[in-house]
Amino acid sequence: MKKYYVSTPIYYVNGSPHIGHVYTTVAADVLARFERRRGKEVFFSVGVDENSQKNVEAMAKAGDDNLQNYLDKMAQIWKTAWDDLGITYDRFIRTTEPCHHAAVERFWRAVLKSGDIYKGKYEGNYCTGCESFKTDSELADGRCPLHPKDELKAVSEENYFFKASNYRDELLALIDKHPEFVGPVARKNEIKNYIRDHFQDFSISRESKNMEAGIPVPDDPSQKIYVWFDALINYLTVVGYGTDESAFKQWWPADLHLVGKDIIKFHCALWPAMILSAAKNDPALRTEDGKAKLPKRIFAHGFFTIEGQKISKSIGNIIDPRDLVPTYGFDAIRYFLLREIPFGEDGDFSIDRLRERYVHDLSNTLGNLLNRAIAMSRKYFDEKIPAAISHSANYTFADEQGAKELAKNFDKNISGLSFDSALETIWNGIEGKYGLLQANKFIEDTQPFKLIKTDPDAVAVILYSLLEYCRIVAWLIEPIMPETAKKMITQLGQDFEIEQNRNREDLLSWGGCKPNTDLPQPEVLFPPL
RNA sequence: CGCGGGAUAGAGCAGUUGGCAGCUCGCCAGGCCCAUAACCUGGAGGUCGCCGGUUCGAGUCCGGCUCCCGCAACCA
Repeated sequence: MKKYYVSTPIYYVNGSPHIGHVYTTVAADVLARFERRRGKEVFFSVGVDENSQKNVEAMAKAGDDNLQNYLDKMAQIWKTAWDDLGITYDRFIRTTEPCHHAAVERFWRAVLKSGDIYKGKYEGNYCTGCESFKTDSELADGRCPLHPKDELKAVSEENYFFKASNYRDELLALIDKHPEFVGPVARKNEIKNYIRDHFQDFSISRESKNMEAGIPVPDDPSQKIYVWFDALINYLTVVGYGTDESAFKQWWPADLHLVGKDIIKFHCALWPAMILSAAKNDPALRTEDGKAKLPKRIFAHGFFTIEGQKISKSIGNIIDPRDLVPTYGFDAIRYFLLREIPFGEDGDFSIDRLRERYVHDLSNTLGNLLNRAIAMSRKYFDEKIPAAISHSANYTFADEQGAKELAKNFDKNISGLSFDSALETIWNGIEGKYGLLQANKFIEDTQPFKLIKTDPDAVAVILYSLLEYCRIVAWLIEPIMPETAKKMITQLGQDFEIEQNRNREDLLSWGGCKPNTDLPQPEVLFPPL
């Protein structure tokens, strides 16, 4: 069985999850559900980054003074949020877990053995905003371009450094050879420029006396490991690095790291460089022919504004998705996030747009189609799925061929992370065919509500094809709107729990609706707001 | 020359490999009655930010310019 390992970033716990975190996590959840449905064995990891000094600051702000208590409380909040929203993660990692510390230590020693860690007295400029040192070439007018208002601190500290510069050429070659390694293309170009012009040795430790959080450097407790160096290793920890050799062998490398566009440098440059280094002295990180096992793909989504303004606590437009669930349902929010904003691009989240999508796409187009198809079947065929005797093309919507084309197109788009295109195709069809809009039009064209008086056999064909089409749509959109799919299948007179055990190819084959099955009284999928 | 994104119909957006400008909403006029005041048809509405170049042909490729936005306090 093929495996699929997808990860989200681990988030800082300096607040509760908001709609931005949900965006990344939902996208990963959709992919996990999609690949499971396709028969792959899936590992989907989420988690929290607990070794950051930012958490210490957040704790102080929250009026707490015991770091462990604070971290425990926050981890619970985050885990509960994903549980409440039905995120189907397989592992929720906290980077304070002992197994992670063990993994980080093992990794550090491998990099050390490769000769890529050296201790250097750093005398230079430290930007508190960035939490990192700045080289002269990175400065603008003697200031950090990201934090021009902050005075740079002249710091003199003994730190360990990672010889990232050793891997510059290898990384550039890797990206050229595997263009899919970084996506979307705009980000790939950005990363190439970054590696070529700015990718230098990283300071990967801080003096412990200044750090409450963090993992100590092996054999040197006076230093603590830089939070990014530790955080990235979580992707290994969750699949058993250092604790479960066979699990690790099965799952690593990751098929996809999903990240926000703000952290691509760490994921697309530092992280693979770290692995290239560690792999030299850790066989678990190599293939049999000695090549480093790097993640297969890293994809950065864009950011969205809320009502045209950036997400900001001081503006007060932070949205906890759970506040929207009672009104719209989580499926509609999932649909909206993925349909509205092309994945990888920036976008805007607005309640008006959400309502518009809810009313038009979900309620009027999808919900209404299912409802009218079922209502007519019940009315004209004794509350059952009609038996289609003939198969006149004039009276058949979609059919075997259409279902196949739709599924093929959908799968291609989801695999390519083009969620918006995948959904657009379901609604608008392929070249004006097989879409939900066309299905509603098909009813107008064939007028089953009139035809029933003269040609009931034709109406049976029409309605059967519509019900069957709805069934197939339900299984296609199921990874994105699981609750809706379940309701649709149930309304079509089938037992969702039983059906979902069938393999996807069967589910998507024409003919899954059995004639003469009782159709229950339909319930409105998306009630008026 | 800090990095990156964007400018396409009234609004919000799509336009992979250059080949007659698309989608949703909104608006106007009709139709229908199976359905969630839902559905369908037709219509109005764009010199694709500006200037130049390559080409038989450019929203799309190249060069330049203008304006907007994000990263610098919280913040994916």
